Amino acid sequence: MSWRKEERRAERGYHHGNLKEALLQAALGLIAEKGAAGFTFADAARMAGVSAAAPYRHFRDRDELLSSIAQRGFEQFESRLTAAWDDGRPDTVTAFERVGRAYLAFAREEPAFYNAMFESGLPVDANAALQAASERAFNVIRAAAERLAALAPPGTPRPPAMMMALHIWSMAHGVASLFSRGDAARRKLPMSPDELLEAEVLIYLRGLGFTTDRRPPAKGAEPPPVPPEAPSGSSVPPGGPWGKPK
Amino acid sequence: MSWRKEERRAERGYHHGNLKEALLQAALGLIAEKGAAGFTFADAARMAGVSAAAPYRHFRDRDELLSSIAQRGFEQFESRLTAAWDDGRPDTVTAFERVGRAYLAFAREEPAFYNAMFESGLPVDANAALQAASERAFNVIRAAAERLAALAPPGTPRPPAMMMALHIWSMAHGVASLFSRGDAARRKLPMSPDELLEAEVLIYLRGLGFTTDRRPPAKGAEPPPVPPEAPSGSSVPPGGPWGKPK
DNA sequence: AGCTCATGTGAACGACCTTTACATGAGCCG
DNA sequence: CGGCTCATGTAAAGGTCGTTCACATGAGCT
Repeated sequence: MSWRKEERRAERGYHHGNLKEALLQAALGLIAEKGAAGFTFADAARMAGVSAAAPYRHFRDRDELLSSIAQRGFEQFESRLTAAWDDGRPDTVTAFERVGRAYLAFAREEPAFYNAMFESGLPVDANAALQAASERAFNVIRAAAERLAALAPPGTPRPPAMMMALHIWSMAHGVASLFSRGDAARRKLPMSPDELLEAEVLIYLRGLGFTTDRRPPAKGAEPPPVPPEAPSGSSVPPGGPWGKPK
Repeated sequence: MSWRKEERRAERGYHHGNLKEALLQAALGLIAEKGAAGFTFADAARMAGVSAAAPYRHFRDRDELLSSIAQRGFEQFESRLTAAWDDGRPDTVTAFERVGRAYLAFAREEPAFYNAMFESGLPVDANAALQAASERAFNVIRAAAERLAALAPPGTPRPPAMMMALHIWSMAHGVASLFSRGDAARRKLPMSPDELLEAEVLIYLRGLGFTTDRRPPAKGAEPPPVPPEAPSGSSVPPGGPWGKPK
């Protein structure tokens, strides 16, 4: 199966044609396998079928390749969070929790990106573009928090949206880092990371005075075009947000 | 200032006498400086004044040194959390929050340990002793959560202590990872990581039905030996747990 | 057809990790 | 005290990496 070097070269000619992209893909695979620490520039070059020096025509050094991947990761992250938020449809709380699940899903399904973004040890502010991409992703959470904060029950002081966003981010990140990745996922838990985060966010929102039970989907009925955002439910889901304690 | 090799050797003789400990200390310093990724076995050996092969008499390989440090870190972590918890004195909620602050303080003040424990990428379950030490540290949080859960207000379903512990752990870990370490700490925040976590935990506890304002310390009065644990305060601190929104 | 410049090669350097054969000397036993 | 032994150190060597440099190739423009 494995081509010898000459055959491979013969097949693609002296110039690769798309080496930059090939290197990014190779690195992504290697990071997924062995983590950002175990990934080597030389391996990526081998996998793309070029010499060890070739990558330097496309990346200043190994770190720049890594941070390119992190940046791409933040872009995909932002796009998934945005899709999950779906501009707050069908209602703010439901959409908000969907964002939380999307956070965990990303950590689970894109371990290579997540690793490069959060666990590779590269400084966020090394690259301006990287930092900007990271901020755009956070802004999705922040915008969602703004909408949520605007729904704060009357009579209570309105929580600062920025603080809410940071809180939610820290919860999602904490759960993802501790329980939803690689070996850490092997810790035995009484519930899935998704359930854990969902309960955590629900309890938190209740602590802010939100009524967090969503109305059951009306069968066959379309959701109203502009759902009346006044919380409609009564109080607490039976058994609390964590389900029935046995 | 820097001894030449022969002089150093002359001073300490052929045998170092305490190399294992010296290597651990050297590694700790190097990790604090350059992160677990940037730390090298050879550097630690140099710093201890021995050849590059000497460390292999005390550690199977570089990873074993790293995991020794992580293990030591978990032990110190446990001891600091235990001290902060102080068996729930003067009252459970106060002590609980002190544990949260201790978590952040550890991340801030012992970056080398924290790095080895949580950011070095070494699998937690590689080493049985390491895993055990990690679990002992978590058990401090868990025990505190048990006590807290026992105080759940009557009439509401009692939250599972294990879940509470996991929630608090994820919050502390999320805040520490995102905002309280190295470059990440440079993200501009509307409040300090400590305040952020404290508000987060308070809101969470309120969401569970706890009354989280502590009584003001009676001036000059000793705290009662066994504080009556029935929540004594009335409701919400003025302005909510996050202080006055401006 | 010929030029140019982006892109790839091979060789080389120094640093690191790790293994192997050998050196040293501290502690014990007679 | 003399000698043995074994834990602990050293030097040397092999393999991998990251990185640089002089040089080769050929795609695309003139």
